[in-house]
Amino acid sequence: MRGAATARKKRTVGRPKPDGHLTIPGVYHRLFAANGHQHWWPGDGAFEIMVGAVLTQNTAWTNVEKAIANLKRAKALSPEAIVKAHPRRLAAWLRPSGYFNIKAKRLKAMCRWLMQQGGVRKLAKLNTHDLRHTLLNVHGIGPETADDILLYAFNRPVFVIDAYTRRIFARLGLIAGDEPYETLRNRFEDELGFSAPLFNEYHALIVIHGKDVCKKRPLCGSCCLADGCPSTVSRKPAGD
DNA sequence: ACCCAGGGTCATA
DNA sequence: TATGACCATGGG
Repeated sequence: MRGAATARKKRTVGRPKPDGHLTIPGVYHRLFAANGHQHWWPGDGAFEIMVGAVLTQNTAWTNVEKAIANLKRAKALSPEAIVKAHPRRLAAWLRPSGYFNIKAKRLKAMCRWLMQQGGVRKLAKLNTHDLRHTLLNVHGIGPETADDILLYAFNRPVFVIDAYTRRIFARLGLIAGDEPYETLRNRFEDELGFSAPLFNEYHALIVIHGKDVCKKRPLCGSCCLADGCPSTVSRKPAGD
């Protein structure tokens, strides 16, 4: 009895602190209360999640879905099929997800690596540190993509830092926003406590909130964090 | 017509 | 180590 049951209500269930500031755990509770379970990652099985993680790099998920549908229709959603596919042909399937030439190379590199390593089952035996290290050595897999894969395909307690995380928490005044990736990852993991189910849910909530509310141009009027956010813009009818 | 999207690599300085 | 160019489609 160490995991999930305990992780629920223990910590500073983080309302805004006396000074009106939110905390990293506090933001989670707000976002969860406002949005509920997100049941992530969209997609079936470890391999499809890994493919999605590469294809969604700097790309809207709706475009990724189309590319994955193309791969499925062509019966090409497997490491073997992708390794064997003609680069030109693979790129054509990936076209809707953008950067198709680059992503064709990256998917091939990932699938070659996957097969060399003996597949997902074999990789799942590695500890998180070693698995992360070997993932980062694959062409086209950087810190965020590696952590997406670790968290959502391998169920490891690794917190994913993405552009939404930086934007939201910078606006909240909880981070500067331009810290190195590892600095932010370590901070979130330390303040939240290592829990894969929590990290899974939290990152999903951050994405929804970043996409729908805390956009480039934020909709503070409908934000569940507005009362604790120093960047909140009050919509004023006239000038000011 | 423009801006944006769930990054990463590579070339410079 | 840090910044910039580049990759490319589809939706608002």
